[in-house]
Amino acid sequence: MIMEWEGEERHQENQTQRDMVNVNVKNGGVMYVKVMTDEQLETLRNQIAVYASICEQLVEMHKNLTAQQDLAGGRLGNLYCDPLMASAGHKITARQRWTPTPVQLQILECIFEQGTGTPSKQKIKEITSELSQHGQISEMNVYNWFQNRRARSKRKQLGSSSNNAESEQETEVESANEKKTTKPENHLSQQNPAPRAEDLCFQNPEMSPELHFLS
Amino acid sequence: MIMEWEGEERHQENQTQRDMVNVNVKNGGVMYVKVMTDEQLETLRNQIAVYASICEQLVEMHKNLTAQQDLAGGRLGNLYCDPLMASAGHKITARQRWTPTPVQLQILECIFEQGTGTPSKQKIKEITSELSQHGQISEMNVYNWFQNRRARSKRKQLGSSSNNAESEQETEVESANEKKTTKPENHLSQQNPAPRAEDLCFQNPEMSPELHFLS
DNA sequence: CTTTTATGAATGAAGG
DNA sequence: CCTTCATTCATAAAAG
Repeated sequence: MIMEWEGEERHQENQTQRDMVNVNVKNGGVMYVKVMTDEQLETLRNQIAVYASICEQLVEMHKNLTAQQDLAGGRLGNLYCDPLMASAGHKITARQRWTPTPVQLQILECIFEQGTGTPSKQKIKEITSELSQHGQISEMNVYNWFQNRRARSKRKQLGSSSNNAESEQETEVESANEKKTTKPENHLSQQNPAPRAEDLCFQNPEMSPELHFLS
Repeated sequence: MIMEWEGEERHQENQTQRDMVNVNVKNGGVMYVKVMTDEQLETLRNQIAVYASICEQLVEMHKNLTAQQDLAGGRLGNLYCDPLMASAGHKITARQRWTPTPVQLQILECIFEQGTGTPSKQKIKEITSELSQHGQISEMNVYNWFQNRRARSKRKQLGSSSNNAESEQETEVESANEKKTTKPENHLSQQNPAPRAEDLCFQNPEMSPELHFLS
């Protein structure tokens, strides 16, 4: 079935408290769900990783099959790399801000998590080199990314004070209180239409039993 | 999206039993799902985004392969958090945003008027403390509010004086034509049938049938 | 219910 | 590193 979770939210509370949550499924059903443990999350993550990996392999297959595909859709990140624009006279200023492609982001995130706190100049170069295979990027971009990532991950826990229940408005009641900074950013805007399996930093590339349904 | 958790699959059955619950779905199936913390969900979402992106590319390629149609078929989905958002409806951990209560807003507006351009960290704390008397709020909310307020008031001035309406207009238009998703279901009725070249950040949430082979 | 607008939040980049 | 700013995304609220 198509993963369809819907219904009342279940913000994170005490572990003891989040036992069961009933959720309304889109078609009217009701299901009881629970909060994931880290291990489970990890498993799921791996599953997804494998899933992604499979997709990539499929992409490769397609690529081979369609050896002649142009795909040269010349999409440069979020840039309007429309040559006509330049000739149009003005507004040559395309969007100048770099936007990491999902793959790049994944790699960066991966490197970031691996603890190596300070990327160092040399490291930056390497990373940039690697990432440039998946889209335009410069060392400065990488540098900034790490800079921001670090700074923001630190400032994430700005507690939300929800003292009195006087909220006259629909302050939507205790939002999940987490200002987690992990970004789901995903402007799919890559120029490379064919990511490779190696591009993803998933730690465990092997097929896990849970994924049999994918085969 | 097409995450299919169904049937016997029991991830880590030995996990503390309480973490998993079986669920009856409307069609009689049983499914094991979990609710995650926001942080975990974010991480997961991020991962899925990558996967989704790849799928998108795959679909795109497939399209190019099977039909040399030009722009005829709309764009493939955006993603920004749609993989999970779309599937999860919008509740489980939907990103909610703070909405200032009238009182809070009034106070903020007042402070803003009083010129002190730079709220400063300490100031933020104070303000937050004060405002929390009138509803849930976090320092980040206050911080953002001032940031946005300043930026927008500034922008407004620039926009009105210089009749250089170009850039502003363009961005607005660009983001105005997309259909924010609800469900990957069939809501084919209102989608703008005319995909536009400017849709660089394609936002069409629905996955085309080409992906069915994945499920 | 659908479309538009207002605005909270995310984030790349620049300054110090 | 930290703070600030500009832009952009997404969503709550308002309009139709």
